[in-house]
Amino acid sequence: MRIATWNVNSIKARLPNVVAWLRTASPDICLLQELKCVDDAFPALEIGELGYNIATHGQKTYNGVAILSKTPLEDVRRGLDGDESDIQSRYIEAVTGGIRVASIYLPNGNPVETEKFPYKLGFFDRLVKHARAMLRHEEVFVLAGDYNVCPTDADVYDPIGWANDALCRPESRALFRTMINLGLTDAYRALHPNVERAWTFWDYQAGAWQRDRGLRIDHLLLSPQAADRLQACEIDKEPRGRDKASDHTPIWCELAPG
DNA sequence: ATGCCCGGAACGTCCGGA
Repeated sequence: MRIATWNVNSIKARLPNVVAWLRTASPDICLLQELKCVDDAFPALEIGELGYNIATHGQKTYNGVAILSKTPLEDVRRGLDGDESDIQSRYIEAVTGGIRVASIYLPNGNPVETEKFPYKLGFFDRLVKHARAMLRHEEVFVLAGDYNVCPTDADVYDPIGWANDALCRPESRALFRTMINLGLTDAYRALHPNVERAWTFWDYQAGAWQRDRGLRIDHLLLSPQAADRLQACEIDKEPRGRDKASDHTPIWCELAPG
């Protein structure tokens, strides 16, 4: 069972690249972020033709998340509890193939001196509470997506320059560590503890891709029951080098059959 | 020190991204 996550930075602008990657990589489950479209505008025919069932939680222009799966989707839930005023589409969850999966687009949080940073921390806090509740069921689950957090200095090309950025601030890292301390496994780091320069994002600006100036901000967090089955986790850099690339590239994990 | 590059909305130029 291969589970991928990819921030596509507009599903409409990225459709040819996404279809090409799904054809070759063929993940069983693919979690998408930053659709930038309403649910009715999602290219369900094109993605459905590849054999995927689809659940989306979109909105106009910004945000938007989706779950694609080769097995049927059940118990689909949209949004996180705990803030009725939050209308941004950043969370969708479903059960498929015996696994509960979530596609998450955590807020960026910059600039840190604005209300954007407390919004990020508040959203993350709601995610922590949700994860804590999920863990009580002792299920196989995967909380994956664009966390907009570099968990440690090893996950940033320039830790000093980024020290005060919302992606690297101690408050952001503390909440990521809380997820780990709850018992969740960072799939990539668990299997590659010492790999350096393992990025999932390269900015469009200043030749970041060509100079390999990246960040590791897209993560697959596994419940203990999922981590028991973890066999592999890799970043696929190929889509980032294509024409009309997203600034993020896919990361996937392989779980042994249940 | 600031912007660089993108996508969306919209048609000039700004917002959001990370």
